[in-house]
Amino acid sequence: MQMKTGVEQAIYAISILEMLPAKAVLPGEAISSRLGASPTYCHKLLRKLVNANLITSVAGVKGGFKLNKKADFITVYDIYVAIEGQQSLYSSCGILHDVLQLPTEEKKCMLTDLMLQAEDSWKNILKSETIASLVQQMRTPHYEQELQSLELWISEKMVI
Amino acid sequence: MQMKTGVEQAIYAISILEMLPAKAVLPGEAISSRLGASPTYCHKLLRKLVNANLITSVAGVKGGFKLNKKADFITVYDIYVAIEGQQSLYSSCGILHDVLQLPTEEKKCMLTDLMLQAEDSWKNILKSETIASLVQQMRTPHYEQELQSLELWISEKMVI
DNA sequence: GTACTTTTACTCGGATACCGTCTGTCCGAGTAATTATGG
DNA sequence: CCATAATTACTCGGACAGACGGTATCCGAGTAAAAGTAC
Repeated sequence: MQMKTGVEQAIYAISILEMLPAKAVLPGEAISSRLGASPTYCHKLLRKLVNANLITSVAGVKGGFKLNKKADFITVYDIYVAIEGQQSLYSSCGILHDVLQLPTEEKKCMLTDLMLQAEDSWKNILKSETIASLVQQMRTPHYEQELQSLELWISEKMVI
Repeated sequence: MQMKTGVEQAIYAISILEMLPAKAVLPGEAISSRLGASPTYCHKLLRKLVNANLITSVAGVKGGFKLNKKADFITVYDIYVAIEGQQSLYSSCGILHDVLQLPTEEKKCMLTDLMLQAEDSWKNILKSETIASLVQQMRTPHYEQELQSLELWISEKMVI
């Protein structure tokens, strides 16, 4: 039970897109190389983000990806759901049914309520952080130099 | 990212042991059959619970398993850790390092704090529920009949 | 110079292979109660 | 009748096979800008 690495990749990919000037797009190849991730798999993740309407893609020459929403409206939870899906962290396999030998229609589980409660609590924290606040958090004097070189790199790789 | 089914099995296994009279033990074979789980795999889970000092095992003829602690002191979280281990739900794979091209020693991740916070919140809910309260929750008039037959079954299968 | 075609460089989406982890099985070893054996 | 040995029925713990999901790769199709071509 561990979060997939794809979620982290997706979050940083979107963070990079947040730094992109409006109307500009960034090719998928550039994104994956900057993340140090496998190009094709990163591509697949980006497509999931497109399907979730978090980013948009422009096809053809001078194509690439860009944000579809303001970064203030994209939460870490949105990205998590886009990559991992919206299934619960816990789903009962109906053991209580066997233990108590209940009639077939009854499907209660003592744990479901508790687990759902815990999950909601977890999700709420993830919903509280947006990409905008995440990037803002990165903008400290300590990373000033690195961010400048990142933005320079973006301006080189972006199109239109 | 989903909780393993083994955790649910382990929780109900311990719940059954909670109903066991003091000094009596229940053979692993009986437990697995009541859970409707594979005998050998269930056995493996029970051993994990033994290693976590939640239950104890008695070897030899008339052997079996029983609780090692009062059910009030066993939380759902304890069982989760015993089965899944105490690793975090999230561990950074160091992408920020690549994105910002940081010097080798620096290992910061923007997400770690947030994820740890969310995880703590999740864990706290799991820690708030004990096996005792879980079983108590089951003791409603609605399940009276089933619980009686379960206790009858326990008294048949237990030894000493 | 305009309209059309070709080229180019991207994304899209499916098929597929790889690999680690969870699930499940098997077997030999250890242990303790019971039973059998010998004096 | 008592002491010792064999049997029995469990747990212990490791090795290993299978299933599944996440990771990663490849390829053909679609698309749009740019370049080339024809008139």
